[in-house]
Amino acid sequence: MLTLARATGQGTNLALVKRRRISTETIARLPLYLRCLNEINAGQLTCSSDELAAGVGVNAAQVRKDLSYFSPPGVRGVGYRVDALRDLLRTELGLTEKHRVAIAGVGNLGRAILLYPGCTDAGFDIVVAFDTDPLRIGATLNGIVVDDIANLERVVREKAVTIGIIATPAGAAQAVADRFVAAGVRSVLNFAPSVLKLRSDVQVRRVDLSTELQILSYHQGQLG
Amino acid sequence: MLTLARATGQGTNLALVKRRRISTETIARLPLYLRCLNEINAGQLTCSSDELAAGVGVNAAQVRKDLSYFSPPGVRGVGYRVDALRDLLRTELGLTEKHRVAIAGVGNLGRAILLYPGCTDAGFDIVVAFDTDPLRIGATLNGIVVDDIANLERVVREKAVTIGIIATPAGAAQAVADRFVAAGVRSVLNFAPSVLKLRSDVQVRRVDLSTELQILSYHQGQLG
DNA sequence: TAGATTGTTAATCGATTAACAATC
DNA sequence: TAGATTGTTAATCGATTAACAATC
Repeated sequence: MLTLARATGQGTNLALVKRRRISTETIARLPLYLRCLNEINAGQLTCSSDELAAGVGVNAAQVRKDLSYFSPPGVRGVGYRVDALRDLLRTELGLTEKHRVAIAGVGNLGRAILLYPGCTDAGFDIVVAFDTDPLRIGATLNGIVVDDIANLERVVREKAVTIGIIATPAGAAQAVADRFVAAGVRSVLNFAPSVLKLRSDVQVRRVDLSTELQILSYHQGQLG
Repeated sequence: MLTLARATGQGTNLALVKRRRISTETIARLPLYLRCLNEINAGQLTCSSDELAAGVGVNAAQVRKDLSYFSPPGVRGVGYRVDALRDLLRTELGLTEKHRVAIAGVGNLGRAILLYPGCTDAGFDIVVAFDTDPLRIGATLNGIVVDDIANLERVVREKAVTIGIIATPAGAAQAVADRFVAAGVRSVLNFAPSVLKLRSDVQVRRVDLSTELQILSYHQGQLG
């Protein structure tokens, strides 16, 4: 699955024809294209790369290039069929599958994530929440009973969790991440202000409020 | 301030010697280097680019290149002086100034941000919160009285807000952003799931939970 | 057919990394 | 001096964009 397969030119090797590594930049734009498509009026059957580009804030050539990796339902002179492209992106993004999500840490941020509609919306099921605080363990949040983090490995395995969200203090983040990975999780979303070191086959995304503020702070200093 | 100045070779034009545009990628790593430095034991006086690279998960050459834009306190054969480099990064990031922050939307996410210690920690003062909901207006959160968003322009001006955080539903985000900008805000942190279109002199950072989950979903599909 | 717009190649641009002289 | 490590140049790599043939 990780190898780069190319057309053999013999025409028989169809299953192998399409396997190239697509950049994270491209992948990160797909949800934005999808969102843009979802905002299009039901009566509009096609949309152009120009329209998608405007909606997402990128170049139209970028849109066509990004979509070209996925044999998109584009018609020259016409545009992309909205429905078909939406379905394609959903499929490619794996949104036709349910994802079972665990969240570690139910402080203010963890609770906000747990209650965030965007999660449950698109096929992401938060199936368990963990904390260390005896005052929080056993509480019910959004239908989830907060479990003792001591049970992490067992529960993550039992519930077949595929995505782990880390909303612990920075000091605990690495250890919790390691435990997620040991329990089989291969996708981690890290809200703690720390850079996680994990195996290269584990996908980590970082969402870091204080870093974002500091970047804005830099640009404040560059104004006028 | 936006022009590219170069050394004249005459030696007199010192004020203009150092002005180049530094990439957002580089700027975005500075807070990580700073955090890494803050975690270093007080007894350790210097640190190498290797050590910073390991802490931040990048190449050591990258670290040296990034820091080289700021005349860092590095000594060949020795490393960077920890204290001096920390001070330098704080200064360059503008963290020696106070930033006055407004937040629009005090739903679950807005409240979590308001209560997030990382904000207040590093010189970011949340000075006002806005909402449309009469049930929320007037409530006190973390010492801030929630104001009616109808007053946004006036209050943002009065309190000299420099950074606006958007934690509204997606449908309101663009309008609120436009109002922030009209009131003089030039840095916006957008937590709503939408791509804002703003003047090019306004710096926008997007933090988008559902997009992040979808990116992880894609990579789940690529696993073995 | 003329006009529109994709798909794709090639050019450009910019970021990362390797390499190494400078120098502590 | 020998060893270490920065600062910086040049090489590499990869992403974005322009251009245009294909084609509806």
